Amino acid sequence: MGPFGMETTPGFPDTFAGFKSASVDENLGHSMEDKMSDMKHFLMDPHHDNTAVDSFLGLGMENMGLTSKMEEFSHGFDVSFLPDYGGVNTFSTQDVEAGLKFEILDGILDGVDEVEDIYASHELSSIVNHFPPETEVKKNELEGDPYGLMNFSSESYSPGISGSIGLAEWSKETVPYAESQIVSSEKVKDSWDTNESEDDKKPLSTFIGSWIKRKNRKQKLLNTACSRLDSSRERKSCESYDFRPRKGPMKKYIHTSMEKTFSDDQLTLSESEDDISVTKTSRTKSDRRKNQRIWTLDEVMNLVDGISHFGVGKWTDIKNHFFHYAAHRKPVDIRDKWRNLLKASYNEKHNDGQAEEKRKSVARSIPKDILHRVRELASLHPYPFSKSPCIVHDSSRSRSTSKNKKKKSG
DNA sequence: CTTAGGG
DNA sequence: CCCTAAG
Repeated sequence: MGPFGMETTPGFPDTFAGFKSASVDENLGHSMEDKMSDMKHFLMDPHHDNTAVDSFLGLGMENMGLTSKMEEFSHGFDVSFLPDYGGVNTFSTQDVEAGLKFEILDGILDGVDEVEDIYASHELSSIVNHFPPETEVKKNELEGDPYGLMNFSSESYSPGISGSIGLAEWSKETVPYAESQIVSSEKVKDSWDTNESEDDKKPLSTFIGSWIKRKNRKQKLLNTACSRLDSSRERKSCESYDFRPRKGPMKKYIHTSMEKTFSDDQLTLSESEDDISVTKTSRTKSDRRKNQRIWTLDEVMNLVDGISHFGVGKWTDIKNHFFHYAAHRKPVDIRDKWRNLLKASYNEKHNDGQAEEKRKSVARSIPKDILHRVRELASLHPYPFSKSPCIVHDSSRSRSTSKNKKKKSG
């Protein structure tokens, strides 16, 4: 028995299962375990309909096959709960489904960012070869693709998904064959750099390349969907829908620690020091923008609610009570968002009557009523801000001027 | 560990 | 978003 008893799952290829166990053993104890449990809860939750689950499973398995080193998604994915969702009823607004799919897709795309990691492991080829033939594929459609690896997306698995995201483009741009008997990392990397020219010989890389190219556009769609999903969600039912796979904190900022260790100990060579620091800065710089999700309107509203409930500064409380469904929003992020909101409200106040819809404005896409609430809260709770343009110094307004000076009542 | 402040 | 210093 493996860690998750997956070998017993009928139709699950041995190679795949073996690979899975190995990977799990390596990475056990990773911080994404809570996310996984969240995911399971989500999937088993009767609130969500089969279509979403189905498509998710399809995408998830595909993803696992392709990205062997993808920590989070490939981690403890337990297929054994698959038949358990029978008899669920639906809460399936299309928004939810779409949102879910967007999340999944985006996660996959994120994982694909680590292209080198993907190809670093040679398990890829074997996985491709042993991919479950049980996969629902209409064989007559996919003559060139015996396992339906490249083509499974729209028709076979989830009819709804092609319309919303354009996953059907996969089949358009991809590959005659998933055969890829042996995909050596060098070959793939080579074609990765030149990935426009020879799409005949290196199908997989081309496939993934085009995939990544669309990532940005899909990110937008994702955010839209999430926003709508949030809006349609009940405030009470804060089930975790956020299982978007992300890079764990595992191999983060190795350079930083290395720099400290080495520069202190030995390595008085200026050369290496310079090299390291350069590496570090560029690395972090590129990482900055990488995992950043724009705040949805609903999140902003949650934030405002949370602040009006707990007050400014209780970021952890706000996170736990208003953002416990969002694994990615750390208390610091919430505070940062509040900081930005203050700036936004400040800007809006200065603009006043003129040029409200400035595209440059920080307050763009944030409704006025939200900003109004922000301003009220800002005046209600003092925020330690050295430059603090946010504190209202307007006495022409009738009341609440005395309040904002000190909130200390006891 | 949490928050504030700066990048 | 990330990192660091300070309570």
